[in-house]
Amino acid sequence: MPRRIFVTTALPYANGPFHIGHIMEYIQADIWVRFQRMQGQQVHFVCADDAHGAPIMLKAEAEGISPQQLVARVAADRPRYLQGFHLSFDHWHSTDSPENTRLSQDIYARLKAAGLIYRKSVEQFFDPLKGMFLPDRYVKGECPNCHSPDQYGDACEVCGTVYAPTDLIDPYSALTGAKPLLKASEHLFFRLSDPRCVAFLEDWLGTPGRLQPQVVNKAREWLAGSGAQALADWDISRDAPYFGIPIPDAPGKYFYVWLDAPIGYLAALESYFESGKAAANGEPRSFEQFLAAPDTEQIHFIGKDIIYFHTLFWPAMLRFAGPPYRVPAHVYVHGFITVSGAKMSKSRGTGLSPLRYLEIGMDAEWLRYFLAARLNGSVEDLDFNPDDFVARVNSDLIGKYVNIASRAASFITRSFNGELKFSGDTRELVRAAGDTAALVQKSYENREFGRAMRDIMAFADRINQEFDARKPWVLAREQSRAGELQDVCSRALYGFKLLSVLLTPVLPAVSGRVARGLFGLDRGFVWSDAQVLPDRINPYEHLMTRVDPRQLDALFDSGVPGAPAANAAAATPAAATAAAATAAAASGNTVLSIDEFRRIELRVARIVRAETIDGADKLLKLTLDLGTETRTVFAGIKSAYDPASLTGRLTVVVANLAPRKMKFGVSEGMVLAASGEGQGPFLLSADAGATPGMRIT
RNA sequence: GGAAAGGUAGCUCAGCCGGUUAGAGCACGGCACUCAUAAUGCCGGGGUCGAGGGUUCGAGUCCCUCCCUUUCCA
Repeated sequence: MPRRIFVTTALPYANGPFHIGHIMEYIQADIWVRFQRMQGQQVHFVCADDAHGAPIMLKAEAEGISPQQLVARVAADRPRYLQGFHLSFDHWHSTDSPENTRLSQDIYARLKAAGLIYRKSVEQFFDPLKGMFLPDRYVKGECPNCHSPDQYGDACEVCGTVYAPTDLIDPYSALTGAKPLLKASEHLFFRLSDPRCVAFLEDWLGTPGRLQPQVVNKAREWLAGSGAQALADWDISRDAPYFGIPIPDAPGKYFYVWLDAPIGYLAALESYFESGKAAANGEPRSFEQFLAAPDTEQIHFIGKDIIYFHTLFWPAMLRFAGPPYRVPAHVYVHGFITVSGAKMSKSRGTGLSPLRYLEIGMDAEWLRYFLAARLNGSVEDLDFNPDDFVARVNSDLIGKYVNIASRAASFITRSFNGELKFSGDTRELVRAAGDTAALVQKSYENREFGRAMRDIMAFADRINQEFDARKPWVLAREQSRAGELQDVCSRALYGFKLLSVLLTPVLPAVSGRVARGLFGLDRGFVWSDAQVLPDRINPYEHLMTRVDPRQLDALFDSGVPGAPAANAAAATPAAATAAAATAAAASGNTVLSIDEFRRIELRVARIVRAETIDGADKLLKLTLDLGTETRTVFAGIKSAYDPASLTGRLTVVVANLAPRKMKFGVSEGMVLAASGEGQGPFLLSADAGATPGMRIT
């Protein structure tokens, strides 16, 4: 009887493209899911875009489109990533869907019937110009602790103090700059502090094997908190205008996005069932039957930043909503990914753009393997180090693993017409393979992928050692020892088959080529193939290429489509080193392809206005006419130019540079100027006849 | 401020309930080999296991203090 597993990854917020953190989580879950499927377990792997909330509403408004349009645009981009990284989701949905509306309203009604919902008046900042209540992040002001200006309403980025928006000195609305008013409004609350919830959560958290110990500790801390740290009830409503799901019995109020986001897991599952894909995947029951069945395992993969929601609110909501809803069997938490030791954040992005990774032709399976080698079952962070990436992939995957097939297959093809033959008793061989498979199986199950990869590579080492010891290239010279040669190579190729089976969850594409191409199967590998001796092979075809370190330079290049936020992080060490590396490469012999050059959008611009800025020694504020639009650009040319002399002249601007927030405002491009040692800058200009907006090619 | 995780060779990490001379991969040096899209094998250098104290016959492994890093605080 196979396990019936419903797996999700955290829902990505639909206001932008995936970053490397998303991809890491999906790869982790995908490896686990593929491993389960290979064992014959029934897995339903779904996810969805988290579409609601004020940030999306406001972003859409700023772009002059509806939130639905914004979400649809982001969603349209998802498949490139999902397919590109071999992520085998069975279904991808959205929280802005009829299923989610129905489920959210249903769960709310049940919680209300259980006496866990109440109303309370809340005083909150209100933007009088915009006519809306302001989320904490949209109130800014001076930090009450260190007096840094322009800090967000929840915490100070300079000194780290956490506070309420009302603690800010001289608060203002980040939307309009208006002084916000304190205004009262009735909000709906979920009574998490109810003794029933607390008792249930104690029990749920304490179930052995359900959660990682560190996660239980963290959740218990919140649960057992007293005084200022006491477990608080949860404010689940927001007032209009809000992009979300309306609360049925509270006109003008919507569910807070974090209420309907996890319910989106179920909405995605329901949509998956409705689409018929579940049935195609071997599940004949209805969505509700499946959900309610006691043997259904509901498993969530999440990052450590959202433990609170997934280990307290979410199980409590499900438990007290009652059947068919069931509590999660496991919530598996992973840490963050850093790039060259620099932390990344959702708002700033990171130096490593997944889309860029794919666009420059890097192999998705390199990244899958690298991450697998680093991932374990704990919540520790993991670092993406370019040098290590190259070493790991080239040494393990190419040098050890792929090389086995490459070196052994040629003998078999040349001398034995593809036929494998083992001398002597093969039971010991198969048994040893079974032992290794069992070891690796346990590690995969526990998400100890790093350990699994170590054990797999240790096995690869043994194959290479044995191959070396028996010197098949010497045997090949002696006709009389053909049997021995065939045995050596057959054993190596069986070992290669075993390795391929064990690596299938991590390297699905390579594994597929090995199964179908080399071993001539009409299907991909399943786990039990580990203990089946192959009897023949097809001629070896190249399976995987090495990483060229120069690709890493290209990866960390800036000005990347698909990573609009990344450039803003230029102040971080990672970006700085990457930029330095790029600069170093540029001054060397690095050659730019024409495609790479075309990515840089150079245009002619007319300087409409040039102004000095109070407090800036080097910068001038330029207002540029680009033909179809006007832009503000800050240029460090004050030392060489009098603002008045610039007005009206033509120059060249990098038009697709990511906007960069500077001390004096946002710079929307870069004007080009030459400079040498102690000389310059000298602004570039265009000859007569050029007009603003012309593209430079 | 409160809390959590972690500090082991140049790098990335293994070291379970304390037990012989602290391990692996990568990198580095040397040798061997030539079957493999320069891939492999063997040998070697290199660590007072963050610091100090304690428990113990014995501690990287347990306890205390301190230092450092990272993260979380709805």
